[in-house]
Amino acid sequence: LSLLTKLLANALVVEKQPVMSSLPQRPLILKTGVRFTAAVRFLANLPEFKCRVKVKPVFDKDVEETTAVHGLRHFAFNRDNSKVLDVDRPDGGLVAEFAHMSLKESKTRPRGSCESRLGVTEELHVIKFVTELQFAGLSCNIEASSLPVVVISSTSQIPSAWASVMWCNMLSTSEPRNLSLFVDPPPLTWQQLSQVLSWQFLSVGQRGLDEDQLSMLRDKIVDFSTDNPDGIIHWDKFSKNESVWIWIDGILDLIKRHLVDLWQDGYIMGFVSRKTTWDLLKEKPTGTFLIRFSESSKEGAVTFSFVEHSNGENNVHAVEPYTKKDLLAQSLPDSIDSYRMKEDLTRNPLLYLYPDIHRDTAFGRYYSTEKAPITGYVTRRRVQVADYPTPPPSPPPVRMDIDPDAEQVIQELFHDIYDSCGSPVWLTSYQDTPLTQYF
Amino acid sequence: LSLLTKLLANALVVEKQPVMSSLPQRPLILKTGVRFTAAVRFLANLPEFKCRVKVKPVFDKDVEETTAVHGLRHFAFNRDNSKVLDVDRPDGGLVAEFAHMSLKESKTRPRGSCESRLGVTEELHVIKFVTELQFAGLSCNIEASSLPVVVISSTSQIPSAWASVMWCNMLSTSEPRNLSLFVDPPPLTWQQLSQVLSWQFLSVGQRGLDEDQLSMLRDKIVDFSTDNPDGIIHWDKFSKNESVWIWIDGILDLIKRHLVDLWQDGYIMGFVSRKTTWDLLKEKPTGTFLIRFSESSKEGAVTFSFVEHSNGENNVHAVEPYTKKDLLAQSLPDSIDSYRMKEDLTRNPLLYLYPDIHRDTAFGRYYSTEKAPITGYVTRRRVQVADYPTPPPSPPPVRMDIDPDAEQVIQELFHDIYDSCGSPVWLTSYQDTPLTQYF
DNA sequence: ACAGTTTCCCGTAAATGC
DNA sequence: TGCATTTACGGGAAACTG
Repeated sequence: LSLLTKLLANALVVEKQPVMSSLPQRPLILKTGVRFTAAVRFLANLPEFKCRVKVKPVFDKDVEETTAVHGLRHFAFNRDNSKVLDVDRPDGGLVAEFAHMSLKESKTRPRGSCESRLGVTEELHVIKFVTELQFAGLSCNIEASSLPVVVISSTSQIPSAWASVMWCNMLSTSEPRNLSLFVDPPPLTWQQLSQVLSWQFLSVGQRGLDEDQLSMLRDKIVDFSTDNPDGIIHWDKFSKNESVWIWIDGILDLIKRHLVDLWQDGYIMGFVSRKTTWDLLKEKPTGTFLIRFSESSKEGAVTFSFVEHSNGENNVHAVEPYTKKDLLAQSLPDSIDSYRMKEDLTRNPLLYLYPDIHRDTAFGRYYSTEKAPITGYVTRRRVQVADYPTPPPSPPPVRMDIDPDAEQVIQELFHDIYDSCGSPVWLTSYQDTPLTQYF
Repeated sequence: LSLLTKLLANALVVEKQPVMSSLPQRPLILKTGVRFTAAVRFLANLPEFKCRVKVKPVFDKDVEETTAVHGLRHFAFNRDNSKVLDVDRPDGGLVAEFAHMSLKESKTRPRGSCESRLGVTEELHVIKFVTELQFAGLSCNIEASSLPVVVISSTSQIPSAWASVMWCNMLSTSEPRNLSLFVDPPPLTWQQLSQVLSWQFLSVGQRGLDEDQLSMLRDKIVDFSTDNPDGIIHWDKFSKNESVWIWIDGILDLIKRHLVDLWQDGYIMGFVSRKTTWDLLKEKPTGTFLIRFSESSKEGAVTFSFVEHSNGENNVHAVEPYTKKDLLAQSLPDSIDSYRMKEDLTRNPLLYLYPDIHRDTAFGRYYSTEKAPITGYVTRRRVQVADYPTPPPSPPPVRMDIDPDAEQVIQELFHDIYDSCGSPVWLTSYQDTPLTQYF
């Protein structure tokens, strides 16, 4: 589960003054008490420096003076002794590695002394690495700074920390690094936000969001009621309580744990409103169904809706959502395969995945195979699997691909980010968070 | 989950010499890094002592000198500062409370220097509380010792630590406290061991083991092959790898988490051999079943066997065991209620719990009730519940009570133990371990 | 290589602070 | 009192260490 995030800053020695590069922000999430490692590379790799330069990490050096934020929490490194000398590397770099860093809060002052009152996941911190270089009779102080860091104390804070990371990322493409970002957080356009959201799904489930899915999300997120022609989204609406993000994050988690395959296959339409579901299904033959995420469940749940025509009525049924706990007990394909209505326990009412893929064509490969019976035991079956007459011929599965142009754009962005990451300071944390696996 | 275990030692001031009582051992399990509290009470409650006496906890004071064990792990208290003054109590006692104690290993010497090589859960330690009393111009040192303590570093060590605790407990009724007990652990008789085992079930599930259950266990545990007329059990056989204890502990855990009700009701025969199962069921009407613990699964699993007479044959079927994971997904009563054989999915082959209690009479009250349907959702049902013709009249449920005499003996033992526990030093740990809840 | 032991850390629950 | 944040620690797994 180790993640490698490269945070950077150039430490070019020009004359006597070190120059720090200012590059786009890609913050990191660090949890107190959890180990991470950091490394600093010196671009000026003169043999004279080797084993002579001592680098020291400093948390939030000078930040309260240089930002508009005051009353931040204070942190210190648990192992302050981790000042490590420089090391030569096979690739010719001059690198200092800090192997066992971790943070603890140092409650020096009564917090809230200066009431800027950001939520903890809105506080942006930095780790700086400082050294004093002695060279040719001159001495100069060099600093290399990490990208902004969000410090949390419990894994339950990851979703909101991640919201901050995403917001930051989007804004950093247009603005310089700003640790006070969330004092007055700039809004995003739907254009920007939809891009980050799609990334999350690409990252977690190897498939981004298509236009239909994004359009459903847009309707849910963007408030067009007031004069808001550009589809501006405000931070508070996105991230604060009962927020869309928490809902989406729950779904991402559900995909990561239980639905990667189906999501990757494109068999989960997921983001479809009830109304659209009805519109799509009502014209289809009885037994056509689609898979959607529950809009009401805050913890991430998936369900399916199916159509049934009887007595001249069009009924679209929505099944009670499956949560993480449910899917742990039985996978979604098995749940689909064994689904029955109580009126008729012999027949599976789910026949065709919208538009017209036979259930077994889509999910057959995921049905759990009967284990080889253990000697002497009668096998148990939780559910009945009714035989079904041969289905009508159906076209090969249609992948709900995302727009190729959009995919192109995303790929390019990844390259941009990757390209700007090949250097001097990076942190490694043992926490796994989706976005970073691209760096 | 807080457990209150009272460990004791008398600190009677007689002349200048404190006298320590030596009482039966009831060791405690402490995990490194996990908080526990300790309190010492002074029996000599003179007003002059109040707020004057300082008590200091010492881990393993003098133990390596006084025992045959060397090369023990060393531990220290995390918060060494926890020396607390005496406090007056509403009940008139003079008590020192140590509120936030926890242990950390201090790896002073390279372990194994003296190769006594006990397993860590076989090491017995003590915590002593020492003070120097100044009174009437005399000064004397008082020590109060805790009962033996087993120190573990991971919860995965609890089962084997618990084995040590039980073994110790049984032996302490006949022998003086001996921290070197496991250097050459004395064997137990089946008479002694069966008693402790029954306690565990009484403690976890409010019901001990009856004679039939114990007899099955005896056949499993006691090796009568060699000349062993008294049914002697050796420590290594009981506790070492692939041991019976680990198997039993898994079952205790299963009961604690998933089967308390059924166990308490006496509906789980549990410890029945396959052969006995066959003998019991073969004479009974088709559909008679009983619940037993899997003998093969090491992690604790439960299953049921049922009889079927057809074509003049007597078939006794054993169902694939249900593990913790299975029972988390569906409770045992629901699994019984929804059980089907694949040959006939409409009919539940389980009719009468041995000897002749109708399935629903025994388990009906535990079937999960349908939740009130959530608006707009079609309810899901994992399983079919077939109607069944009215069962033949059956006598009221028979509780498989344990022998009243045995119960009497157990009760008395508890009282003995309780009576000897009403005093001066006790430790509170946040870990919950079965036996201790009786103290 | 390996077994016994400890460390690491997520996720949940409880405790704490404000 | 309620909410935001931290702490606690069981449980599973990885890392350690002879």
